Amino acid sequence: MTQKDPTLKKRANLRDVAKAAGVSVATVSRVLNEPGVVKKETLEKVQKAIADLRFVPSAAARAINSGRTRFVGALVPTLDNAIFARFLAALERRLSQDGLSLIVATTESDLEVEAEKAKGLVDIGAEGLIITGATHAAEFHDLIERTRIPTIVTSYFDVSNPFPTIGYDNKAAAQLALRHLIKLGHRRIAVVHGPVHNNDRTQARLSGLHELNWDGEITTVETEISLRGGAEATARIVNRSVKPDAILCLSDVVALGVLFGLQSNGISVPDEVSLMGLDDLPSSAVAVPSITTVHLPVSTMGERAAIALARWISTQERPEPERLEADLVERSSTIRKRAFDEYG
Amino acid sequence: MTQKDPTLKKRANLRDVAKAAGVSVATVSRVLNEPGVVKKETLEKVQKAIADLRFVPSAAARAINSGRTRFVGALVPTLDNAIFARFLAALERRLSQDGLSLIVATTESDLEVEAEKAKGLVDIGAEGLIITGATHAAEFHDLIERTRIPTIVTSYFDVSNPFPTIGYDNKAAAQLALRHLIKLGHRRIAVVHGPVHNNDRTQARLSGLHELNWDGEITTVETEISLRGGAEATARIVNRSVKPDAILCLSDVVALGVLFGLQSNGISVPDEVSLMGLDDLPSSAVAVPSITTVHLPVSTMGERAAIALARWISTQERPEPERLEADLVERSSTIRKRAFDEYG
DNA sequence: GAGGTTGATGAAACTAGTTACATATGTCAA
DNA sequence: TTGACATATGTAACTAGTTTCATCAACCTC
Repeated sequence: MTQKDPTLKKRANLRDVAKAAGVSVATVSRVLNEPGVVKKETLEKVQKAIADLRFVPSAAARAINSGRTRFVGALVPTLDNAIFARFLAALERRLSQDGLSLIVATTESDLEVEAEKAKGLVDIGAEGLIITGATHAAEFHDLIERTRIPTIVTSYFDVSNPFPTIGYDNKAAAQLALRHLIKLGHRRIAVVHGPVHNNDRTQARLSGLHELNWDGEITTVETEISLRGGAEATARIVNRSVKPDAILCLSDVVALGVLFGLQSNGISVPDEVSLMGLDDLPSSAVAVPSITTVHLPVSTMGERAAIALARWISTQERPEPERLEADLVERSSTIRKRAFDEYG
Repeated sequence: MTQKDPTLKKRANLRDVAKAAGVSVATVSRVLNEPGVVKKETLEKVQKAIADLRFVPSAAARAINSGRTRFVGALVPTLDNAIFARFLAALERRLSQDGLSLIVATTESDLEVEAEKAKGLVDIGAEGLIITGATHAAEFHDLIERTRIPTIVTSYFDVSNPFPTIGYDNKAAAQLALRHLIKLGHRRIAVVHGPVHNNDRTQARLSGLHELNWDGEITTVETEISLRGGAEATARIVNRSVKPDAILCLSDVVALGVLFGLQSNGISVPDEVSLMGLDDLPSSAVAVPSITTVHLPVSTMGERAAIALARWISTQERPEPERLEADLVERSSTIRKRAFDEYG
């Protein structure tokens, strides 16, 4: 006898409620989904049974019928950089307007990890994916190809990408920054950037700089994308025999780290060296001096990606890529390089 | 060219695969779950059918049988404060070790929003919840009571809470900070804190300060928890006729904002005023001067919360509360207040 | 009073998997 | 040669909902 232990009351289901209320399962289902069509007395009877049995409909059983799980996944390199946190915040905010929840998974910029986590998300029923950048593992492409799950690339704009991309042109953004420094008369520029390996955004930004074919001197320093990384990179730059006129950081976190690094070396920004970032984090506006940067519209990107993905899921129509403009934000960390005869 | 995918023939299911491979559904299920017991030829036949039909098992159908959806939800006030981003990163990392995904939802510190989003998470099948702080809406408590979903409170330690709490003692953390400033001889302290409304962590920190019954002078300034909020609070403090010896910020982001605010007012830290934070974000270690703070073990908290929740879900045994210690990190933004006769 | 319409409800089929149990075949020992 | 057992597979019941279709009573119309 599989006798039911009354203390081990396992979760009540729709049949239990129907029995308790003395109605059919169809009626209980109606009470849940279209209470308007149920007679008042019946409605109350059923609602009482639902309350008594503490009945909570099973999400899985609903999903099996509707074919909808109502959540999507986002794969970002890290949460530690505020740029992704801001993007995700906007993404989540907009998705919830369409009744979609967001599962966040971090990849640590590792393509294997990304493929693995994507598999996990699909396995648990994600209806769509938001990914970062254009480079992905073969297994990842396989997975998407097999499942045909709506997938949108962000932080990258490229019409020829197999996935719809919603993002900015990383090359152009970096060029915008460099052109500004050039316009200010700087000739020797140190570029501080994050790891190039597996990061096509950084790669695109760097190649954008080189494609300008500028005749000034560019030296590059690779470091971790973090405040500490910026501070460390500064040490390397400061120890050189030839000092740069300007330092261009391809991420704002790094720029702030460099600012701190320069300050602890007693080097004044912008008097002794101009400093520029790229991202436009809130910290850049508030820092002293405030940091000139290129604004990347990550909140807009989150919103647009959410809208596009939600629509893709509901209409089955693949969205068009969207290019978002990055623009220059001039602040106090950059000044015109004084010509030789302007000095004392 | 937003046109309908021509391959819209609805997804193949297990029955389709069984038919295509000429076997029963049970055999297909075995191929998926225990391929070892299936004869090699059959296995290959079925795998070919799976590949041909691009069959992907339905997560919902699996969930309905196993009763498991393999994801949990976390409700945090915001992603914009790195303290939560760091916590979530650790939480997600550890959960994925137990095969659990994490849905992140932000509440903007609004209890109604929290209750609503919690409902959404339960509706889509979350197996557990991680929440922030001890104060929640009545509907939220109702929901948890009805569903009996494993729920853990973080960022707060309190043995008498209806939910198991895994966190630090906010009162003690704030007291640790204040005691340090007192020990350094400061007598007039400005305390900058985030919104008190609906934020029991801030409330606890403030009441911790008052409960010390110190005979020095404490003035408080409420502001938004952000860099900008810190900068704004600074303006208010600087405009006072009586200047404080030290400024204690109950969040590190705010402390950095205050540092910037002081710098732009030409006030030197720590020479003219000592500055202290609470959280210990990476920025506090790298800032110039580096900011003295109280370290809150948020990564450990994420890990412990993940472990406890995963265990609760699998064993049905409610975990014990865990108190994590906060400790003082002395850096360069605080110095001993010089006695009157030390001057000049 | 027959026929039509509306409203409320129920029986059973349906979603897409897993799994308990039954069955068929093959191997080996008695 | 037969029973015992393992191996491989199939049948059908099961998970927990939604939905279609049928039923029946009440009311209205002609």
